[in-house]
Amino acid sequence: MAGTTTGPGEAALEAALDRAAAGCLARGAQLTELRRQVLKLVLASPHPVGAYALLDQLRAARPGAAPPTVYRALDFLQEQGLVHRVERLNAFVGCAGPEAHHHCGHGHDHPHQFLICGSCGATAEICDDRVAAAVADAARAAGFFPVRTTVEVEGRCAACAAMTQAAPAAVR
Amino acid sequence: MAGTTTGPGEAALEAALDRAAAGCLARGAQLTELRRQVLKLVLASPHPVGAYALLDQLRAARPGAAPPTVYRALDFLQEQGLVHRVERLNAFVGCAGPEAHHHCGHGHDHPHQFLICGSCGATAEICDDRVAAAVADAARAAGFFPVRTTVEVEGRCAACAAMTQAAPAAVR
DNA sequence: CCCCGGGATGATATGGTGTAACGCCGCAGC
DNA sequence: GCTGCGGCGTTACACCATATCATCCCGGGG
Repeated sequence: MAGTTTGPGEAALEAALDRAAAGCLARGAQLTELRRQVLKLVLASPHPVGAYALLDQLRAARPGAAPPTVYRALDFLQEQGLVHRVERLNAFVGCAGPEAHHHCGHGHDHPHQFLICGSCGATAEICDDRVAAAVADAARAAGFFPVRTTVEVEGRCAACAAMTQAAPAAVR
Repeated sequence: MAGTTTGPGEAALEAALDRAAAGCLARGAQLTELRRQVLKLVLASPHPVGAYALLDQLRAARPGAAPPTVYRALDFLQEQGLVHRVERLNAFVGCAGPEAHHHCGHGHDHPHQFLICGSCGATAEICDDRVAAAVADAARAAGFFPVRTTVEVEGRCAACAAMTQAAPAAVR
């Protein structure tokens, strides 16, 4: 990788935004300039990002931006499956690859799970059908009709776990 | 059930509180009067209840109560496995039956899942080992070391689903 | 007896998160 | 042109959570 660790390169980012815009159009929605700006900020962040952090960054381009500005954009992007909300963090992440999930046979409202490293804050999205099926089965067994499922696992990512082994004294 | 729909009867409530107090003592902790009052309010609520709603009720008994009062009590109760936090709602529920879960072989930090009815707000806790196992497996397969897992399913409870069928016009 | 340490609580202040409500503007369709 | 609608600006507010310092109580040691 030639870029930094702060996110994808500018070119890849714009390409992803163009793909997202095309996907929105295909669903009869429009990725306006504002929504595109917010999505770009979310995708550029290596970690989940809070709404007010987005707001601060957004004000560079739009001095008049206020909370509803960013929340409305985020609502739209969530409906389009372009970003997800991480409930445990009150924060938002770009969807790893909605198109890829379409290839797996899922719609834009695809099931997903988050792995949140409590040490470094990295958050990974996975898409495990066994988990989704187990949750849906358990819900239905209780007479419940599931609509949307949140699965968030807090723990240690491989890198942080390795560091913990190398210097256990720093953690205990 | 002979009681109302607003929660368990007073006698059953006090019995549960006594059991909780005994459990705390066994773990070397103390269910003080304040904590007992907060736990009673949580258990008496048929739905997840926000911290500030608890605070309002608590002020009937403790006029000087402030946010930290109730949050500290809630932190303690969560550590003891007597209440859970529902992330999607920023609210708290009493644990269905920590003792029952102990019988199932789980500690007081037992895995659990929530079924949240988006129509009536009812929230049920289930404890499905297949779900917990599937999530843990998926996380480990990604090189992740899980510590705590949140599973929350939003949908329709059986009662609300039946009502929706009976009067679909009211929903569309 | 006094002091001291720790846990629990009281009290104040502040920061972070999310939404309601109203109005304006631009555009498509009649 | 009027109207309806979606997107956005703007103000104000409600709700959620924590930091910080002070106080009280109680049991142990000197």
